[in-house]
Amino acid sequence: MNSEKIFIGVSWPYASDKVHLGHLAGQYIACDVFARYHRLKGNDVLMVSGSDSHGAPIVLKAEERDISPEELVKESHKQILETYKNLGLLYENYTSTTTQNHKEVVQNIFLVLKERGYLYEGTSQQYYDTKVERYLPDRYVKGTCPECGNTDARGDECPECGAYLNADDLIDPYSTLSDVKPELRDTRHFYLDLKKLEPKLDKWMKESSDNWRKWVREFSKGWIKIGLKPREVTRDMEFGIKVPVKGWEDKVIYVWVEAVIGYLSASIEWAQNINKPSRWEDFWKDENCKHYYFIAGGNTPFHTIIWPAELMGYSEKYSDDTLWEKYKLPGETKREELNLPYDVPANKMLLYKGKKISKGTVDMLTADEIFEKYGADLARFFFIRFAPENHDREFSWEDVVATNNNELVANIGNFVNRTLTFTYTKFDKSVPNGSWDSDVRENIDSAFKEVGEYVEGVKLTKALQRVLALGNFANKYFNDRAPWVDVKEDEGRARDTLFNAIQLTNALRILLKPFTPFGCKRLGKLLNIKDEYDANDVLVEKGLVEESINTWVYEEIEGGREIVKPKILWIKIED
RNA sequence: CGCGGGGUAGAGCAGUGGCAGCUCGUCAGGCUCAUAACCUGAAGGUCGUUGGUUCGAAUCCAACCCCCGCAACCA
Repeated sequence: MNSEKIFIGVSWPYASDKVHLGHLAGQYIACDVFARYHRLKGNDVLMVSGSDSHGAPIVLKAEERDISPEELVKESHKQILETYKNLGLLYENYTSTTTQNHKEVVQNIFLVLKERGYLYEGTSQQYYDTKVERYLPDRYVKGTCPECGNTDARGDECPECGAYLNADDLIDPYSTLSDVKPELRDTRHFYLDLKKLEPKLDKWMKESSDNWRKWVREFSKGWIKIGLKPREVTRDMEFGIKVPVKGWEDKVIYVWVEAVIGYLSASIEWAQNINKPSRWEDFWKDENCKHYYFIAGGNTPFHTIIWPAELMGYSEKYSDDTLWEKYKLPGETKREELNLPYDVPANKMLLYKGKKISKGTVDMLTADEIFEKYGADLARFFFIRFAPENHDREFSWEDVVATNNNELVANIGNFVNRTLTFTYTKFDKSVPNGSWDSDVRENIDSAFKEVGEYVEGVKLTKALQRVLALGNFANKYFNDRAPWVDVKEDEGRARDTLFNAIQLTNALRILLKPFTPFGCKRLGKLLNIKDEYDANDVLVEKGLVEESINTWVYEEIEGGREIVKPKILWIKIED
């Protein structure tokens, strides 16, 4: 069995707001389809993510609600887990940035980067609110826009004229936290020296980005082309991971630098959870293990520039005896470098009424809402069918309904239903004995091959289209063979037709497993399939997949098998 | 001249040098096993604009127009 190792990192949802449709379209469904496919294939999959639980917005939101940030984060985390469970989103480990383990790994990496000279101290000026005694991120300073004179401009941009600003550009600045005029104060920070890592990043990107989506590749190369700048990696704040350096106790590590380290710390935590503390090394140090990062488009530079830079800098630990001894990660035994991203299949933006989903619209577009209204399978089907893989995509509820009725129901659901009903009523509730039609067999085989290739290339929209093409073929086959005529005049021919139609039904069931797992499970019951090995079920039940069995293959349904009274798999939405 | 993506039928999209395609919608027909579902056919496009390369361009090159995202503190 030539099982592959697949690592999947999924960008960490921020633990202050609900998961919304942009998130689903961007990454959370795509990663799950990809992971489910690889598990079915018998590959060794590690998919991790967690709640990103630090940063200024959380602190401020908690204050608004008069609870502690810890409480807010705990509540959000629970809510996210509930949403994921509803939608069938499975992880080997979904954790949070609040764990002790994460803190240790982050500080370990921070210190190694510092020792290798990739972090240096510098000073910058930042507004300070003397009333609430807090440094202010740019977006919490407002004032008059120097470009257009709008008196309500934010420190990062002017919503009126669209100018991108720095907080100290503002005329008559005031703090949004207390309305006082903030003071510009010197504050020292650590900077990640991206400039120093630029040649290495440049080389790596040139050599390994050929398989990336065009826009991700060009966008990332664009950053290098302009020239990388050192980046502040600390913040003046109390809630977060402390900078592990003497005299820096009042600063925390910048969330973005910290959260991406979660990919590694969550892998380490997973290894501990399964009582094999070194198991994470199989995924991080085996050069044949491919690393995929499923993210929303906006996070691209953090995954194609900053995270690889952190990894490159950190991997120098392995060629330095002192550092290797001093900074061992939990469970670490192999003195080998960490793997860099293999692919970063970021999606573009989901638009609502022509605009990016924003604070104003997000409340009407939560993941919970689509689940409650239409169920998990349709949500999953829709956001793969219309995933914004290469450009922005417009969202409308009408399209969700149309997709359900025209594709999920009319194409797949209807074919399954007509086949099962026919079998049940005309052939005494059991699969007729018959012989394969070579066209049917060929089409099934090529569907498995092609859908698999598309998924492996993270072309999920195309993969699903290929499944629909098989559904189309199946309906046409049924029509052309007209078994409802044969059943009266040539029963043998009708038996052959239904035998083949049952095989097509079962093929669709297996092919759709990564996409619409719930309906596929119901269909399995209708076909009276029992004890079928399914790695994704094993993960749900036991929390760990230990066997490696390739189930991405077609298994014939034998003649004579009794089936269950057919029920409709997916309901047509009226109105 | 900041970086990048996109512009193809009424809508949503595929198509990287060889007869312009797919899904939905519209219209006509067929079928009655099936969730008014399924199957067949038709109408519908100066492929953003202009110029160039080529026997041949949606595709390659140049210029321009329009839409979107990003612009290093939106996590």
